[in-house]
Amino acid sequence: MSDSKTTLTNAVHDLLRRAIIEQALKPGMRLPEDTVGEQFGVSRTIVRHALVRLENQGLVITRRNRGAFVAEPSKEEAQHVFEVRRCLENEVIRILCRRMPGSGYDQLEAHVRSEEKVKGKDGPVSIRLAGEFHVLLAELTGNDVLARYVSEVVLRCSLIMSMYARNHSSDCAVDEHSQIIEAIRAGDEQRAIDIMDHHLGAVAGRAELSPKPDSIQSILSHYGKELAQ
Amino acid sequence: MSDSKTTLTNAVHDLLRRAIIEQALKPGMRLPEDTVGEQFGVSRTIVRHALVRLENQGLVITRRNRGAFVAEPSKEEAQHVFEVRRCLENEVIRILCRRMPGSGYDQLEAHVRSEEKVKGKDGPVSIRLAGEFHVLLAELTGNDVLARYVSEVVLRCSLIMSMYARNHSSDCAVDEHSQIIEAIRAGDEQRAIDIMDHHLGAVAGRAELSPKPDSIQSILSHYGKELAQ
DNA sequence: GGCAAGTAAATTGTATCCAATTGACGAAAT
DNA sequence: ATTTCGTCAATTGGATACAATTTACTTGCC
Repeated sequence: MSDSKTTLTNAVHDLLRRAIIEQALKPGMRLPEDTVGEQFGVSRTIVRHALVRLENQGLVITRRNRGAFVAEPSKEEAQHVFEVRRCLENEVIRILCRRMPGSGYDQLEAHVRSEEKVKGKDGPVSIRLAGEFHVLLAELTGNDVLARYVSEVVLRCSLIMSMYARNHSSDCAVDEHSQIIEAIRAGDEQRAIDIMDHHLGAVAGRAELSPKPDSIQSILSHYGKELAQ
Repeated sequence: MSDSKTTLTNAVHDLLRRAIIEQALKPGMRLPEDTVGEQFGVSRTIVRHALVRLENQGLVITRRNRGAFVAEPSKEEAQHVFEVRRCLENEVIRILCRRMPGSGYDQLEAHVRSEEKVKGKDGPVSIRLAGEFHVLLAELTGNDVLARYVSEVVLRCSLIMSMYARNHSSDCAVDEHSQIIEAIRAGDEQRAIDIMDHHLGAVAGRAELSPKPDSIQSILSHYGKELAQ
C-alpha cells in the first residue's frame, strides 16, 4: 500500500501497526523506543518517527516523558470512532453505487474468496482481512482522502474490537460482505447502506474482554524477521 | 487546542500550520529543515517531527531526499477533500440538530460576532476565523474523532482556496454561518444541511490563481517571535 | 511498621554528527 | 549546438551523544 517510500521509518511503522492490529501487541502495552529499536535493529530515531505517526492515527498514545503505549480506547472514544466510520462508509457506498470502476467487482469478489479461505479460524489473518475488505471498498471510490480516513477508522475499530469483543467472529462478516457487494451491484443504495449499518452495528454491540499482557521482545522477534533485507 | 502538551515540536507544528493557512507560506514553497529550525531557534529534529505531522495532515509533501514543500493540491485532490468535508459536516449538522450542548449557541454567536468584526478585510485573520467556525461546530458534537477529521479537511480546504480562489470573500460566508446556526436552532436538519452544502459548494466552485513565491526567512521571522519564551 | 524524603536508574526530549542521495552546473565529445 | 557524463554542493536519512524529567527504590525518621 504505502511501500513506495521504502524508508526504514515506514517499515517499522507498518510492522508495529500490523502487530497492534493482529493483537500481538495488546492495548496498554508499553513500547519503549530503544527496546523496539533494538529488536528491529534500527535506532531510536526511526522508532520515534513511527510512533509519532501511529499516535496521529490513534493507535498509540504517548505520555510526556513516559513513553508510548498501545492505545486503550475508552468506550466513549469507541463510540466516536464507530460514528465516524458509519458516516464515512455510507459515503463510500453512495459513491460506489453511482460509479464502480471496471475491475471493482472482480477485486471485491477475489477478496471475499480469500476471506472464506480462512473462515472459521479467528486468527490474526482473518481479523486483518475483514478490515481490508472495507479499505478496498473505500479505495475503489478513487477518492484517496476518503480511503485514507476509512483506513484509519477501520484500523482503530480493529483495535477496539480486540478490547471489547469476545471474538471477531468473522463468519457472519464474510456473508455480509457478499451481501454488500450484491446490493451495490444491484444499485440498491439504501439496501447496501442498511446492510453496512447492520454490519457495523452488529460489530459494535459486544461485551467486554480483559486484556492479558505479554513480553514485548518475544512478540516483536517474530515481526522483526521481515526487516532483515 | 493542543497546547496541553507544550513540547517544542507542537509549537513549531502550530506555527508552521498557521503560516501555511494564512498564506504566508504559499503552495509549492520549500521548507528546508535547516532554514526553518534556524529561524525558530530549534534543531532539525524538532522541525522534522513537525513536518512529518504536517505531511500526515496533507498540508505539506516530502520528496525523498529532496525535502518538504507546502502542498499543492491538484484539482482532483481538492475535489476529494471537498467531498469528504461535505460528508463529515453533514454528519456534524445531524448530530447538533439532535443534541446541542448548553453553551453551544452562545459560543457560536460569539464566534460569528468576532467574524463580523473583521468583515470586509480579506486578510489572514478572516481566513482563519472562517475555518474555525466549522471546527467549533464539529467540537460541539462532543465527538473528538469527528472534530479532528473536520479540522483537518477544513485546514486543507483553506490551503486549496489559497490556490484556486480569487478571494476568500468571507462577506457572504459570515451571513451563511448565521443562517446555519438558526437552522440548527430551529431543528430544521434538512435546511441546515442545504445551507451548508450551498456554503461549501459555493466555496468550491471558483477559478484559479497564480501563486507568487517569496523569501522564507522574512516570512518566518514574524512567526518566530512567538516562540521566544 | 508505615510514611516521607532523597537518590539512583530508566526513559524520553533534544541536539549534533556522519553517510547517502539527489539536483545542478559545467566540461567534453559527437 | 546538443547531449552526455562527471563532479560538487545542498539537503535529507539515520545514528549517536547529551540533557531533562519521571519513576522507583532505598534509607531514615516518626
